[in-house]
Amino acid sequence: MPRYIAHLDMDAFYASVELLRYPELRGRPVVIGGGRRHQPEVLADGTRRFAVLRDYAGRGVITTATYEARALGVHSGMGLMKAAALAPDAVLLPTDFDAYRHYSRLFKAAVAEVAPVIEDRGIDEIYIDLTDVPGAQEAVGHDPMGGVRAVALAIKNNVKRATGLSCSIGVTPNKLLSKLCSDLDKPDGLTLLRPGDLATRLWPLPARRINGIGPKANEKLLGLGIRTIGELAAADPAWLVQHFGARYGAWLHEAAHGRDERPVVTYSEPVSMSRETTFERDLHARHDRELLGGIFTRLCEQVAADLTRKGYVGKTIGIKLRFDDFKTVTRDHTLDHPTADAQAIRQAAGQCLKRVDLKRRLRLLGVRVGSLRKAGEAPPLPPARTLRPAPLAAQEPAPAYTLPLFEEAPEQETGPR
DNA sequence: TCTGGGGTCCTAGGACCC
DNA sequence: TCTGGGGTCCTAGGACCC
Repeated sequence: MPRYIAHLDMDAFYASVELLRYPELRGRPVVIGGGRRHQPEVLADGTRRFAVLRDYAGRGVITTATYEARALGVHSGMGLMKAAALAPDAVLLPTDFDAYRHYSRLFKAAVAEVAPVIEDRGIDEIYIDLTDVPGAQEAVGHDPMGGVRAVALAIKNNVKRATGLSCSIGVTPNKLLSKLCSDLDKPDGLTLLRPGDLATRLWPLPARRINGIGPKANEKLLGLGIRTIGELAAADPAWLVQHFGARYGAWLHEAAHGRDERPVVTYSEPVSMSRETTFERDLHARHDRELLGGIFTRLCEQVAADLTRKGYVGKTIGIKLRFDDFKTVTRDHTLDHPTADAQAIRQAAGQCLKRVDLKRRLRLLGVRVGSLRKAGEAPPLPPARTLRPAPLAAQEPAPAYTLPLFEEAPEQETGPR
């Protein structure tokens, strides 16, 4: 029995949710992103006044743009200041994750009514295994995929009915191809692909369209004279391995030939939780010590709250810093026992911070807790050996520029003398 | 007008154990 | 004392994705 895997992608999801509540914006270029300060203003006559890109100043990026805005050359990930140069009259709305999460739950529930085997891929997309959905394996007339097409249409209709939103679906034998296909006919698309259609439909596309080939790999491929999926498919696998390493090289070859056996995974445990923030202006460890200390503490409290709310503890505490030159460093430290306690996290993260050279100004600070396990669950069985001392931390030269950082207060010996 | 925030996975070296 | 192979854990960085 052939596998039928669907990839469903909501069309311009955040922007489309916003259009549900601001229908007067339909047809206009709209961009979602940035901070808080551009809420629409309700005027005396009940109409709304929206912020436009030209008035924006700050470090935000676009998270989603309507198709009208995309036509002007803006796209997600683009800095808002740059977008403003291209589309100064586009409407700018702040992100409202609570609203998007609400509609995310609605559309996923609507899909589940038709096909329950769903893999979550974030707020606006999912994979669905249609293989065992009743009717999916039946031909309709001369169309061997008529049954699965009907199932996919039922899913699209159910999503539309439940949310008022459109989505695009690709249906193929695997996740890799379905992800590619859901993008071919956006918005409101439905693309089915049989294995035999690979060469004609997909090989002409840029290799960059494959999920897993990012900017770096693509640049390297271009440098090697490979632009399309077809050209990648024709490349000698041994040659790919030479240039990209055993694992990635072999995967590139498989991907270009449309081969992918990954199952649809309906549940997975989280690996880490983190909070980070980019400052409105770059901050200096010394000059902005108090401000940074406050932000640092707040990030620790937020991660701790996230862990607690979701019922996890973790024992690897890490920090992330991004400097004004955009260089990013991380430090982490593994505790003996997992925790979700803000003070314990703050303490360990503070130790990590002391191992970083803080000459340069910072633009971002983040706190992460990894090696998660469910709170209240027994730790994994310790090896049957005996106690062993904690491994020595790899020795690191102390930073040239050491600190009285942004500790709340330097640890003082407070005891009696 | 430079470049958000939340994730996952991979690689690679060193420590340590058997 | 030397050599060494396999495995796990820890840490840092980076690619990639939504």
